[in-house]
Amino acid sequence: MTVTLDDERLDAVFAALADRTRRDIVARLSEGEATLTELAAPYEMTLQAVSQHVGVLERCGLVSRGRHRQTRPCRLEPLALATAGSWIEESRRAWTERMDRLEAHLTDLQDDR
Amino acid sequence: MTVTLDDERLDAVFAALADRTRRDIVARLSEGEATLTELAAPYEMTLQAVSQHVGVLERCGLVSRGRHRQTRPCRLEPLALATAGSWIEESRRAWTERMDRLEAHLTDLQDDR
DNA sequence: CGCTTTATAAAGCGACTGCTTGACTAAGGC
DNA sequence: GCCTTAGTCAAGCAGTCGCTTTATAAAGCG
Repeated sequence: MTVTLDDERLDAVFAALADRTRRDIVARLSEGEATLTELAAPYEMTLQAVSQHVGVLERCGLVSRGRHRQTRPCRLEPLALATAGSWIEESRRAWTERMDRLEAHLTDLQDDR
Repeated sequence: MTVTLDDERLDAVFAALADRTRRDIVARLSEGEATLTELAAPYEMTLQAVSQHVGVLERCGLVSRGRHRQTRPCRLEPLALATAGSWIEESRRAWTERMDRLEAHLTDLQDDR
């Protein structure tokens, strides 16, 4: 279930998530598809700025877009999200396992006394 | 088990992870503590550059440092890692649940025919 | 005490970001 | 054929990032 990506892609995905407007867009897309104009509505910034944010999400694979009449609906791509999550979990797992071994070792030492 | 952080902190954590040198440092710290000089050894860049990377990791809470003789050993703080992971998992969960509901709905429609 | 080791502080530089404005394209509705 | 709707392209600008060089501090060793 672990998905591995090259460094370049991980760079891009984490960089994309390092902006609260883009995280907000991702969160909203996790509730369903939306057009650019719908996505832009809640923000004070221009439509162009939101379009650029969506562009960042698209380029790193977090979002894909279709075509429907004049609109280009955005949808979340959970695979890219999963790869970032997997990377984090892997580091956390290694750290936790090491701590568990350390604790077990200390308990052994205590038992020996 | 879900840890929530404010936007500002999430910005910082994801931005910190958006650099492969820093991800590399995190991965190595997940295998155990290390001093700055130890961390810097594998890279071609200067010690100062690595110190700045560690500073970024420290400021966003991913790393903490102690004191031992002249060294200031770095250790991973898995909580900050967990919060970033939780944010990702939450979005993925929402998307997956929505897809499951959608699929169930489509199956219902098919059964009705 | 000086000398080395370990680390931090500050300034500078090229590259990149987030956002704006202004101009443009493409699809539909009248 | 025009006008609106939905979106893109491109240039510009202030601010930040990654890294360097240079200088400095603080702890241990001879």
